Amino acid sequence: MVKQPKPPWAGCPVRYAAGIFGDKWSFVLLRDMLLHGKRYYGEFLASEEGISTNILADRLSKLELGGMVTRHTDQAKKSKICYLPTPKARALLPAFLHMMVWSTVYDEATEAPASFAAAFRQDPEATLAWYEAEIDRVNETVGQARTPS
Amino acid sequence: MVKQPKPPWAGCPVRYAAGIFGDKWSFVLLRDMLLHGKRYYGEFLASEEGISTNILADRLSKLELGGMVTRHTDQAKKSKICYLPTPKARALLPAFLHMMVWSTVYDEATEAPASFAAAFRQDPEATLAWYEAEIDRVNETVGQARTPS
DNA sequence: CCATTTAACTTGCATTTTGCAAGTGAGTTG
DNA sequence: CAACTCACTTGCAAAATGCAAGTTAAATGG
Repeated sequence: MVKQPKPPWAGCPVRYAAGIFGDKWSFVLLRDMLLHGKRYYGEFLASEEGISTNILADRLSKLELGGMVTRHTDQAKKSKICYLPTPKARALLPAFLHMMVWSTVYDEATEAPASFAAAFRQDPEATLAWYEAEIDRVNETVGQARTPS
Repeated sequence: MVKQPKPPWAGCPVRYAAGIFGDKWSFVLLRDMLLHGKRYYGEFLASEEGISTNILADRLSKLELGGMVTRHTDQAKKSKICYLPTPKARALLPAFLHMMVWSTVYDEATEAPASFAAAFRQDPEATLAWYEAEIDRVNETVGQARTPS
């Protein structure tokens, strides 16, 4: 074994990151999970960007292979599948938040409220903690069987 | 004018970022410019990832359209074209550095020295300043006409 | 000078990926 | 138990990518 014919996109930190979420749909799915509290196939499908079903299935399985999500059958409704972000995915939050601040500066059509960038600049740790807590909150919501209505 | 048929990938901060550098080759080109001091077509082409010439030309023009690079003819050799990162591209450095630290944690085949993540964690501002200074240094090198040998 | 080389692309074409629409099949609900 | 929800899969046309081979303009060497 002298050399791998197709080396995985690893080694270089930027290349590794690009290999795992370096395409627009993976970006959007990570956003939906980390920032918008989405956990289900149907929720991802409903995002305004309009991902198609085959691409969604493909990206979810790639994110799973990359250790970014785990698949669970929903407790309350066993036909639903719950996608939970792993610690590895959550650890991307600081990079994402910096990237979002960057976008609010350079996208003249940004829809992000100015308060976001202001809050992050004033206290990045607190902003990060807020998003982390949100993720935990959502995870608990989907984790426990919901009371039947 | 009720609605744009093909709205640009703007508005949402994550979507905006994905629209500008949300593909693996743009990632790699930004790395080469911001972190490896590359400024010329031939240098980008020589990166170990092996980008092909048509894709390289395409991505460079998209990065230019996105305001990430400016094209200049080299002073010392007018057949060479120098691609300089704009302030907008440089402003991505904090996000990139966080992303790189993330990769060093989760890529078990990482080639980044442990000293990088250690230095960044101990003093992020100083690490950022070091990379900024490097970019300035390279820019000055290519900016001034080199003395003929 | 003028042939050769360097540098930055462009073009053509085969392969791969994407996007869209229409299934499918395992639960769940009334 | 029929209709429905949910999470996919399949087929196919269109777009993006990868590879090899030009092309053009400017240096360089003899």
